Amino acid sequence: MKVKAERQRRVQIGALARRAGVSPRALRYYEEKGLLVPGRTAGGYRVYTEEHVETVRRIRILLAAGLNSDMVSEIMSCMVDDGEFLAPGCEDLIAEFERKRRRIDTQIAELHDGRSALTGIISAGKAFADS
DNA sequence: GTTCTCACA
DNA sequence: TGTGAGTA
Repeated sequence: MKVKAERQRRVQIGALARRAGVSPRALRYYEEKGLLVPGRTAGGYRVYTEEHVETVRRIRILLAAGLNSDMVSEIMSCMVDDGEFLAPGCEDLIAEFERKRRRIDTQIAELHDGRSALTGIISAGKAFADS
């Protein structure tokens, strides 16, 4: 079973980029930030496996949630490789993530307020135009 | 044809 | 994060 993972087909950066829906540039950037660690060929080419496709998706989700690369890196290292959401001995990070989650809640609320304000302005503008 | 690193009118 | 340069 583990043997299977080790002999997975390896792909170059371009192929992984297409599969994951990101640019090769982004993939190199993730590596620079320690989020994604590809293998290397003798010639220096980065080599990835199917496993990396899902890793990239998780990275994108976390990044989209507003986490910086440092936090994403911490999370990645606290999850058992193939497992979806497993946390070994990283309970110490939970508190930090809870703070981050709270900040996200605050941002959502602020975004809602901004949207409401915009809605008011828009209807006021339309009322003026129709008058 | 692809990727690599480095640099930025 | 895109793009071009000069390679491997």
